[in-house]
Amino acid sequence: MPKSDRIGQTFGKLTVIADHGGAQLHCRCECGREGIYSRAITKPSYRGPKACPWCLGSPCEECDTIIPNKGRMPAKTCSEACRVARANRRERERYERIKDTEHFRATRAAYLERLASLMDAYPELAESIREDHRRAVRAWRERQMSDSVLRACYLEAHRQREAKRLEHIRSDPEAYTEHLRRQREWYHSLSDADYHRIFVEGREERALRKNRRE
DNA sequence: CGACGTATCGTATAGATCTT
DNA sequence: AAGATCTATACGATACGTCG
Repeated sequence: MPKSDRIGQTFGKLTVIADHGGAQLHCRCECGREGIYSRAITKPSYRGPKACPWCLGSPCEECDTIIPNKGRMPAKTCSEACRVARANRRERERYERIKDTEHFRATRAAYLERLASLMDAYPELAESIREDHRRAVRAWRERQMSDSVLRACYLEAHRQREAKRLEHIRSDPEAYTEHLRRQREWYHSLSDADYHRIFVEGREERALRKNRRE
C-alpha cells in the first residue's frame, strides 16, 4: 500500500494532511494546530501521545495559560514572571504554616541576634544597614504620597491605632499623668525662637489660611 | 496666654514578603 | 530554608487647634 494513502486518516486527535513518504507526517490536530509527527503514530503498537503539545499541555499554576507539553516533566509556570510569582506565593503559604511555630521563632530570633552582634562589632556596617532602611522607608512614603488610595488606607489604619493608644493612655491614670507631664515639659523646654515660630507665626499663618478658605 | 487634647512625624522594631 | 529586603506597627517627640 503506498504511503501517501495516510492522507486524511486520523490517529487520536491528529489527522494527516501531507505525506511525502518519509519517516514523518504533516498532521493537523483537532484544535487546528499543524505540526510534524513521527510515522510511528500510525502503528497499532504505538502507545505514545496522539495530539499536539498544546492539547497535551497543562495550565500554568499562576495564570492558567496552557503550557505546551515537551515530552518531559511539564513546567509549572509559563514564564519567568509566573515562576517568580509562584515561588513567592508558595513562600507566603509556607510562612503562614510556620510563623507561629517555636522552631521558626527561634530561628528568626537567632538570625536577628547574629545581625545585632555584627552591627555592634562593625559600626560602618550598622550605619549602612540603617541607611538602607531609611531609604526603603522614604521610598515607601513616596509611593504612598503618589497613590491616594494607598495613602488613605495607611492614614485610616494609623488613626485607628492612635485612637486605641490614646484610649489606653487615658484608661491608666498613671500613664495619663506621665503623658501630660512630658507634654508640659516639652512645652516649657521650647526656646523663645521655637515658641515664636510655632505659636505666633504658626497661628498667624493658620489664621490666614482659614480666612482664604472662607 | 498657657495648657490640654489630638494629629502627625520620625525612628526602631516586629512582621511579612521576596530572593538566593 | 536562610538571609535580605520591604512594610506595618509602636511609641516618643513634635505640631497645632481649641478652650478656659
